[in-house]
Amino acid sequence: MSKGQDTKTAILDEALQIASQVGFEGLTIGQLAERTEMSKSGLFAHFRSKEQLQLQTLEHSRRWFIDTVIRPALSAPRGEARVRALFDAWLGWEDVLQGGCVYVTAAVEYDDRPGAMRDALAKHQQEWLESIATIVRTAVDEGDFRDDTDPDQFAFEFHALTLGFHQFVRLLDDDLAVRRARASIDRLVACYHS
Amino acid sequence: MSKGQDTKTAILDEALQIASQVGFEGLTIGQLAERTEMSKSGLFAHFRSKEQLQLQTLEHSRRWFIDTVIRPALSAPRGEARVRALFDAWLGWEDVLQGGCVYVTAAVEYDDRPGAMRDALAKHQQEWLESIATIVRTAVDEGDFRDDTDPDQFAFEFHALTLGFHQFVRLLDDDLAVRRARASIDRLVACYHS
DNA sequence: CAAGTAAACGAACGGTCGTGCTAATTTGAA
DNA sequence: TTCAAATTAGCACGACCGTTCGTTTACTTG
Repeated sequence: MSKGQDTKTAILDEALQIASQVGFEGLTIGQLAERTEMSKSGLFAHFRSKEQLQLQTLEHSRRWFIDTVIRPALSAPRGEARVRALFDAWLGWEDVLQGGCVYVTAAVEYDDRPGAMRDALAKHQQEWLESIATIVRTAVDEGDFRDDTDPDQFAFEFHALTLGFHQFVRLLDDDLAVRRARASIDRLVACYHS
Repeated sequence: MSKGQDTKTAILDEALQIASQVGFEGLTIGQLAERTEMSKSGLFAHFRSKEQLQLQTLEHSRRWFIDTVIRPALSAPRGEARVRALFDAWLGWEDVLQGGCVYVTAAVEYDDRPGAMRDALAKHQQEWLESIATIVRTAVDEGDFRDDTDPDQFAFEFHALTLGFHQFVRLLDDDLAVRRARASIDRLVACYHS
């Protein structure tokens, strides 16, 4: 890897941390330069616009997400176990970033702001729901879930629970959050169980 | 009502709309002044600091929330009906503000930012969960829900569903969102039904 | 009508934002 | 070891931020 790519990766790592705390709009080039001990202009040259910095930071987080959530879950045995593994992996994902899941932050920031960020975000969101639904489908195939299970509906509720957990743990920073989330997923699974 | 209070209310109405779209940090005094056709300084005099503007905007939204969500729900008959009414009222609340529920936006903005806003927000959040739990408790008393229902757990899941709906409808702006949310609350209610 | 208060204004401050330039430095291959 | 290319730094810009100030206009009260 060339030196350029090397520092760029370091920049994006830091940018991801900042974005998770203050959002992608709050993410500032000056501050990022300070944290990476670079000059504003030197850092800026890597991206040539703030929007590019934001987009590439988002893309950077996608790789992280796949590595820490999707892939580990897929190594669990097919069926209900994999669904639960996915949920656990997501709970762990919250700990990777200091400020919690960047997608939650980003989604709120850009839901009313048309542009490339919003488009990218919507795509990621779709893919995430699709991933959940796919894993649920295998659970149906395995006979763990009822045949009339609607995988997309399950994905929606699954996703909603992660959002609820995120907000609960972040704002009320309660240990209860984990127990609440676990109880919820238990009930969700039980409800669709064959 | 004095003229001062009068314009202040008008300012807060506008501020609430802006905050729902770009957040409380994105809410800018200059822009707010422009939208209300006032001078920056004239508007600023009403609040004397940006934090005060934010706090009072938040408080303003609390009144709106009580009027459009809590109160209407409480006029529904006790029991399951009231729980459903609460959910419907919340769905309607999303339409009151151009940018969707301000609390969702605010929660994400301030979960990592200690200060008066975060404190106020956490309090509102607690009260909201408490309101849900209380209504659930009456449903248990009425015999609609099972005796072993955990009202706080129910409140958590209820709240999570509103968050899921919010994100789904805002980012994927899908008509599906309403159907998904309705189906979810149906399943939730069915699950706790006696 | 006069006096006094409340409300709104315009101009300016120091700061930070994103973004151009140009110059210096570092890197890696010939 | 040389040299072009890639990378970083320095400096400046216009725009907007929250905030302060002194002043002017609009109301209320005696």
